[in-house]
Amino acid sequence: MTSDGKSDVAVFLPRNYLRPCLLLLLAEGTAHGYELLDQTSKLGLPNVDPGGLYRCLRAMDEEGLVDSRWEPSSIGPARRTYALTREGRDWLRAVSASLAQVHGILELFQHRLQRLEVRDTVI
Amino acid sequence: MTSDGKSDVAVFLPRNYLRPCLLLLLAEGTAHGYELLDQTSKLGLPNVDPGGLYRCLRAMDEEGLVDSRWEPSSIGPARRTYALTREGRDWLRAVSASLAQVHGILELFQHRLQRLEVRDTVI
DNA sequence: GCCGCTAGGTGTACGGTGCACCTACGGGTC
DNA sequence: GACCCGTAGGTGCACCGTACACCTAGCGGC
Repeated sequence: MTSDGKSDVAVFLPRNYLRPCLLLLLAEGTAHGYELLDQTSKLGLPNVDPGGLYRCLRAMDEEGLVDSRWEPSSIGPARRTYALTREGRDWLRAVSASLAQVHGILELFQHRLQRLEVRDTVI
Repeated sequence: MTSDGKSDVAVFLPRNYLRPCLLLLLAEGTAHGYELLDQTSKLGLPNVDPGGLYRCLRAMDEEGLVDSRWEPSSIGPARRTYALTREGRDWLRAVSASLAQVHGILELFQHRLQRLEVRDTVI
């Protein structure tokens, strides 16, 4: 929650969520960093930090989860396009299982809270 | 994911998740720290760090989200029991809304991934 | 006296995150 | 040419949550 009273989703997003998001987007198709920066917002990640995104991509490259190659562009500077590796795909599947568990944990949280609200309004 | 290949839920738990969990548990009833340490595991938080838990409780105390008072114990050292304040209850409700959004975001993630898996197995 | 359980706490290092800032290419405008 | 804007990638750094180690103290039992 921010000072202006708006509840802020970003505060409670999963830790390290950028990584799985990028892998998912790359699983849907190869892309370069600047492009991914756009697409992450459609996955629920508001205003992703470019620095963090590029760092994340490079880390995954070094770990072999993605492949990268430079490609020239006629309308601007060269871009580095990333593609998911087999290892990255395996990693994504494993992570998906963890995220599913987190999903369940959040469900439990809401359930427990809702049970309280009902009790409080009934009494 | 850990080195032994086990997918690790804790890595992808929401950021700052301890706070909402403690508030929820205190909404269900007053408790002291050592007791909360036990109950958090039933909310999906595996092996919570005692140090972090006590620090979190104290921070929420200073922010007025919880009240605390020392109570002597006949079977051991004195304990500090915590109770949710009205402000804490409001905060919990606001946070719940954010967590619900995160829940939805995770659902979208699984949906997008599943659509990929289907496409890949069909082709 | 010593151990184990209960209960609360400190110190500290690591890593993810956010913010500011920088380089470089191409195109349009003055 | 000088300038700005959009595209594209990147570094530096400070903050803070988290994890791990470690400490104090009360009580009961051997």
